[in-house]
Amino acid sequence: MNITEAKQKFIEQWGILATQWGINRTMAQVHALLLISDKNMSTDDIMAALSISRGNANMNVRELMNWNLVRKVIAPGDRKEYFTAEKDMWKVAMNIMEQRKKRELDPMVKLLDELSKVEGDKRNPEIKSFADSMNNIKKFSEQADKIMGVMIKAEENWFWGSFLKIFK
Amino acid sequence: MNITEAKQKFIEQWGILATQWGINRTMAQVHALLLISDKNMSTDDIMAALSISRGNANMNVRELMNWNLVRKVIAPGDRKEYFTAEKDMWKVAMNIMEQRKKRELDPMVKLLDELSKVEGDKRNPEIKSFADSMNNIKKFSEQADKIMGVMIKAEENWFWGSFLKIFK
DNA sequence: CTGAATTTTCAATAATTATTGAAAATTCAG
DNA sequence: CTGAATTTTCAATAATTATTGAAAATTCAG
Repeated sequence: MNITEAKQKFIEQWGILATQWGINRTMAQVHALLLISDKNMSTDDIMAALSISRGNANMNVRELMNWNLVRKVIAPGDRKEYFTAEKDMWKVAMNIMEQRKKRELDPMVKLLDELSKVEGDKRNPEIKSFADSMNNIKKFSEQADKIMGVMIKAEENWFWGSFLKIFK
Repeated sequence: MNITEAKQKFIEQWGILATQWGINRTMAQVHALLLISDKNMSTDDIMAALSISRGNANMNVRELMNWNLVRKVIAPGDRKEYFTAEKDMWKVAMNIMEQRKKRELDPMVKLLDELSKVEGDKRNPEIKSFADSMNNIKKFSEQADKIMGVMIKAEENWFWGSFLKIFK
């Protein structure tokens, strides 16, 4: 397999994997493309590399910037904007976690909070059981939230190292 | 808010959250329904509760069984099959992790393995850079894989407890 | 300022994914 | 075995999501 084939295969597979995680396939492909590219790329470069439209390229690049996975780079003396991806996979994973935590876990904890205050007599088994379920899920969510928070803050490698040491 | 409203709201929101994770909304709703249900439910019960067709109910219940999130229960003297969900959220999370690890992380590590053996002269910067990227991502994936493996095996509460203690 | 280069928006459309429901297959009480 | 009850399949269709590409908006060199 030569380098061009390998790159194509990686981009393709990264896209497929992404769809299983609820991420737009093209967005993942743009990400993959920038991940394995030495050079910063313009919207036109991305359009050409992935055979997608300008609107599509623009939209997905901006979405990747929202996730802090891609940065805009301006080349002096050039009107075009160029893009580059965060290459450190630990940071990539942490950024994704951080965004998902903010967008999904936080609202869920809020909802569970409300729902655990359901009206009605706690001696009614149905109500008791439901309130228990909510508390149960809430506790779990809060723990997950806490752990993600700690991991996100701990960006140093020593953390990753010690984490691995403990759990082999 | 009364108990019926609360249950409906929970099912609805759980479904919305799930779509962001690449999970079929109806599947998540069936899961939520069984999670907060005291009683075991038949396909007909699920159809009625969520206003979905028989085929849809059947398909999603079976998919949830593949994920080890739902079990079939047979009631003596009854032809119908009933279903019940795993209620322990720790186990729920571990089952989901285990399945995703098997279905997604494992194939990814395999792909990266192949791609890091890309042909060509390593003194060519493009090839060198690509091989480095692959190794980088592979190392990260293997670490993630290892950690998930350890977490899945450690089903006891002491683990969860000590995990929290270490990282506050 | 001007206007060409570039980016962004968004309605129309294409592609993908989920759902229905009837037919086929299976199960099991009698 | 039989046949009614139940589960499963799957082609047709509905619903959702992604993409296009041209028009509008923005940017900035001169």
